[in-house]
Amino acid sequence: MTSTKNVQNTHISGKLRELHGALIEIVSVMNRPQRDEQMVREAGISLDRALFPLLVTIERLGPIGVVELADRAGRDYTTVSRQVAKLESLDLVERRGNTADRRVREAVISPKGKAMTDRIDIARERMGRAIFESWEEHDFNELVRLMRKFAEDISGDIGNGAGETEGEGGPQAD
Amino acid sequence: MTSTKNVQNTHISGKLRELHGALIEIVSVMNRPQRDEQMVREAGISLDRALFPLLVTIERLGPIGVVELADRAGRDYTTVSRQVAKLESLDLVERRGNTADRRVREAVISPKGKAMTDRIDIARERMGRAIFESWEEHDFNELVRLMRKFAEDISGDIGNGAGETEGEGGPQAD
DNA sequence: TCTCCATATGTGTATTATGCACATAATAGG
DNA sequence: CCTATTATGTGCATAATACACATATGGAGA
Repeated sequence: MTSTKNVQNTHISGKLRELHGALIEIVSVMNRPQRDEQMVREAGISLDRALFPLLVTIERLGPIGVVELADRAGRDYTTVSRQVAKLESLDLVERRGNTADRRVREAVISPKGKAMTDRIDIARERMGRAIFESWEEHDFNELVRLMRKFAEDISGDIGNGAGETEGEGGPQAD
Repeated sequence: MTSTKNVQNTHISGKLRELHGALIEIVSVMNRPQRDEQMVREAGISLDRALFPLLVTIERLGPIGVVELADRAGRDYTTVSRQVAKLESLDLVERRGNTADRRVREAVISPKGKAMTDRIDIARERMGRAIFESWEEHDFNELVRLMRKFAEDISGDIGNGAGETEGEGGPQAD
């Protein structure tokens, strides 16, 4: 706050509303009937709607415990506990005790689960490329940089006191 | 696409993955126990988890029909139909026939509902200001601009063919 | 106008998902 | 060692969700 031109007084309200609107739109798209999921389903592997996001998160952030996973998902951990158990029974994730803290039974992606998320990754990248095809490289790089910065700041501020933003579709956004 | 430096060959994959990670993080935060909701709850008005996002969307985009709402929420429209009915019974939204197309019974925010979303808006703006307080104005403006552009492009590409991205928490992101 | 089909909405019903109350095991501090 | 806290899990009641149907309207064309 000591620097030159910080965001302070201006007509931030309007900009914030725009930003919120954009976020709603983005989350909305992420909540759509999910071609990713559909694709996986067509591949013969049916995966429940609720399990899907968890699998992706486990692949991304695993090994990860039930509590942290639940926190991220915005669901009660008992719920997530069952879902992770289901993923385990489907051989999509594996569970193992954490040697440092033996209370936690971390979830890690399994080979079978990885194969599935790999498919999704491919589909996602395909979409990403299609979307940014017409973008100038500078804008693209800036979007990534600022989005990361935003994500960082927004998650760092947790527990501070302010409220949250609303997405829209509900807990999904797989 | 005729311009100088477009996003094409480079190491986009990595950047896309970063972007996806940031999105997951953001959605994750939006899925959190929701202080907004909690705040509303503390204000004496309890609102079901699933109803909350719909109310916000109706306020933002209303008048809006059940089908479009369901599409955005990523839920079956029969589900949304019931939820909108519930919102109506709570006097948070009003419904009215569309004169042009009498099949649709649009949902609009009611005074009572607006009062509620106003509270949320205030909380959200408070958080937004806190987060961007330390941002340089230029970065903030760019984030808004690029995020909007991204939202526009991503929603415009729907139905094209590519898959979607995954958020994380599941359908919520209220 | 009369069909035939697509679209918007709603209801019945069965299945899931979710969360609260409890319970267990392990860690942390005193 | 005793107590508080944290991570995980189970029983159970409730809410959410979706599929099968059903109704009403809109639209294109015979």
